[in-house]
Amino acid sequence: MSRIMSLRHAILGFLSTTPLSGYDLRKAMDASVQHFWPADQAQIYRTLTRLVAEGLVDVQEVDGDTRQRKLHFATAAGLAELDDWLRTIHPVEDSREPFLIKMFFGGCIGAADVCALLLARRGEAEALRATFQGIAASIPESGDLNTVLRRATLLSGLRHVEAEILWIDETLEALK
Amino acid sequence: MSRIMSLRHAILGFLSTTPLSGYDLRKAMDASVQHFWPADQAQIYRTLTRLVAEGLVDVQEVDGDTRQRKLHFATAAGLAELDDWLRTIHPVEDSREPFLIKMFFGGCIGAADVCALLLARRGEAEALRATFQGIAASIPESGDLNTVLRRATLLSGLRHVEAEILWIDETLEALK
DNA sequence: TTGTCATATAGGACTTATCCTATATGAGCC
DNA sequence: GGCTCATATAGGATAAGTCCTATATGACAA
Repeated sequence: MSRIMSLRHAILGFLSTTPLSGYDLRKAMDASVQHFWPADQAQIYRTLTRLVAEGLVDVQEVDGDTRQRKLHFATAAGLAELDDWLRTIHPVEDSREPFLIKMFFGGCIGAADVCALLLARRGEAEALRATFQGIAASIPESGDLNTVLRRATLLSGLRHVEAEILWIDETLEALK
Repeated sequence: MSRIMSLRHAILGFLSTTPLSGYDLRKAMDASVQHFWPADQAQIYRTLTRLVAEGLVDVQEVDGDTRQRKLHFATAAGLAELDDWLRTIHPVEDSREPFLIKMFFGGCIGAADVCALLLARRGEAEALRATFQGIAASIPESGDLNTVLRRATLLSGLRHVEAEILWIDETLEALK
């Protein structure tokens, strides 16, 4: 899919501030970037292994007080790679929207059934909007750069669901 | 990636009205659904082969007046599969946004460089908006169901780039 | 003590898609 | 006659991710 391999860089991003285990990483990602980069657990471990093989990440096996785990650190090369990737201006990647395929061929099932699809999607979008609004409300509107950026990534999701809801209503109107 | 295998159904959708060759299909997709489902040529042929193996599509080798080509038809089973898929309400699939990963870790490169990324993206988004506006202007606002739906898929793209531009401006403002 | 939950890691099989390459022919041009 | 372009099909290698499964331990409760 993505020629861009962002999981690598997301991992490097997390490891740039704190050493983490694969398990920690998964939790951290689920708690922060999940809405724009859902991460598969197996994929995290595989990518981590690969990053180590490439010398961008170092491992340190810790079997101290708790059970055995592998702490991962970004190396200097890893930090350089992250910095480089962050500064590079990549072209907008094209997205795949299965729902629009359905819309496009909606003529096969008729306007009424298309409206049903739109209404179902509207419900999901509203739920998502509420979730985003809730999280956004918990992040201060201004503050340090990281806070502003964290809030911005959330607002991106929010603005897009809002647009989606408006589009659904507009389309529903056009179908009447 | 997509557990949803929409290319199969996009192909069935096209074949539901006209028999097409792989080449025709590619052209048809590039001219219509490309902005929400860019199709790889090799992938079209592979999917076509598979659909034939599954009995959802029939082939007929034509080597008449022009060079040899393979015309593909949707079978009754294919049409049933399409109809079923179109009517099924699938949950909203989660999207991956590499750009938001960059935003999230923008603290590593500083506000000024983050703004540069945002401005570059804004330029691309504006170009895309102009493209969508141009195409949308060429489709009548009302008409038969297919026209309305065709326009709706385009407007979806338009509404989302519009939202993206607004979000970029909002974020640029927050970064000042 | 037995069971189950959270922690912790990872391999295997598979899917979808991308990129590159190979092949072949008809049409039009210079 | 040779050039390139559009038509037309398709394999090979590789990437990225998903789903399922296996393993093992510490903690806590019934």
